[in-house]
Amino acid sequence: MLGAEPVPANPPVPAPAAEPAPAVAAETVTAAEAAPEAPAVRFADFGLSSDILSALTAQGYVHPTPIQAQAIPVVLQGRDVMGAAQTGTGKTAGFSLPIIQLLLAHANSSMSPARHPVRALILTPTRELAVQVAENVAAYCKFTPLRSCVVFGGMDMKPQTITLRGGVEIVIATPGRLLDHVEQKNISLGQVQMLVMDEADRMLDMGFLPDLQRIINLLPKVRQNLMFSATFSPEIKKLANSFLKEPVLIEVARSNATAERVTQVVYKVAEEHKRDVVAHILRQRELKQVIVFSNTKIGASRLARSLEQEGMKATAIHGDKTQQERMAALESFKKGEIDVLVATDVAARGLDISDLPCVINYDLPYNAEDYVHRIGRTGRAGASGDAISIFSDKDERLLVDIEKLIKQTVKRGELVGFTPSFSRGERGDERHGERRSSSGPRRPEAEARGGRPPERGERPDRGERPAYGRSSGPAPRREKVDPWFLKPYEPTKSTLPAPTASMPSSTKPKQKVAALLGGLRKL
DNA sequence: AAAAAAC
Repeated sequence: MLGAEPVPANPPVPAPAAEPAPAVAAETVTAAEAAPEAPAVRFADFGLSSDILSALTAQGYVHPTPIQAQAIPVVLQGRDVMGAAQTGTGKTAGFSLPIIQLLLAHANSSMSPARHPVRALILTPTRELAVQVAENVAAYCKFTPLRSCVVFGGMDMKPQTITLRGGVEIVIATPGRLLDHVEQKNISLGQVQMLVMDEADRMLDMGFLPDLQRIINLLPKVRQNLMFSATFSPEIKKLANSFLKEPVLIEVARSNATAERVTQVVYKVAEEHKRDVVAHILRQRELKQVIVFSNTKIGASRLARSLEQEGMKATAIHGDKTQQERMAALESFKKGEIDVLVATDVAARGLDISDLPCVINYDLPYNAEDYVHRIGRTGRAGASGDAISIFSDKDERLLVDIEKLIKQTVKRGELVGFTPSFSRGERGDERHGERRSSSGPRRPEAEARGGRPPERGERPDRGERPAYGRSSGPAPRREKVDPWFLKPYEPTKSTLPAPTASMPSSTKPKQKVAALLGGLRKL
């Protein structure tokens, strides 16, 4: 689409005053939106069908979120949209409500043998997100004659095949499985009028570009495209440029920003103590409904297992689990049967687990943007939240990257009786030993062992703690102590620097939008 | 350096 000229969003209706604007939002919204007297918009104002409104009423929704207030009228006009919004902003309803409305308003354009040809296609990067979007869409379609279904990998093809062959207007899918169904002629995409690419940045990260390209080649040339992304990388701009036609840009809150009400703290801990530190924090704060993020699948499984061994209700979710296990884990976490969900970044984005009081990073993410996504699981919908991260020496640089990205310094929690610079490297062993015996707290259990590290299965103190995880071969030289001398965690909200304070003007949201527009024009 | 996604 050469010459695509994006148009800045100019919402016909002011943003609802009910949603308190974050401190920095004044930078991103127009004067009209920021006006304190702006009347609250209602879903009923959009001219949506009564069947849709009934579904919204049934769910207790009256007022749209800012992104819904902006996106719904624009999508109803049939425009392409480039949306910058993270999950938790009401994005899903923002695109699915007007899509449903358009499908209802326009009769089937074909004499397709299936009386219900696929007319709207929603693509998501992860299976769980697909399920979640599908649940929302189904709820909004409840009182309409429209049919929807979700297809994704890891599950038996058959039930999906039967549903697809029965005819559905709206399909929510992960790309790989969708193409599988296309090849097996279970679905035809020749009647698709609307395409949604949800979490487009994530899809690119995951290498879905070729699949996206293949899918788009199967669609009619004339169609409406909606693309949502949390970030504005050059790749995303390129994607927007090639797939969108004169897109309206909708931006809600700034990307790369940490949630306003999230209190962040980091603890520096020796690598081998991280597991005990997590257990300690969980127990000390009697935390329930916490997601603990691990960088690796193995790490997530091990951590979940050792937390279980400590008597906590914990379970892991990651890509090596079967789809059934993944869904069961999520389900029991949402139902409250599980207190701690130990997850890889499969859960960092998209999952709508609302009102989490706390998120813990067992590892700092390698990708600084994932930090924002992870801690975005808490402090949502006006609630406050805590984001606790632990990291070791070797990950110091990751913290630097993160702080650079979020443009604030994260508060360092203090470890009492713990030498923060403790390292096992070089002459660290002797130095560490000396230092601890002279200035550190006494460790009766270690002394009783003659200083040797605890064996597997050995309970170092009063039998309350289990051993470290399985480790074969000679016992590694680890010093097991300090977590029990962690200073009790104290919330430190008031001492956190205001997010705006150090934000250079060059990265202010408005200019970022301008940069995007410029980038799009050029391409 | 790792995660996710089709079989």
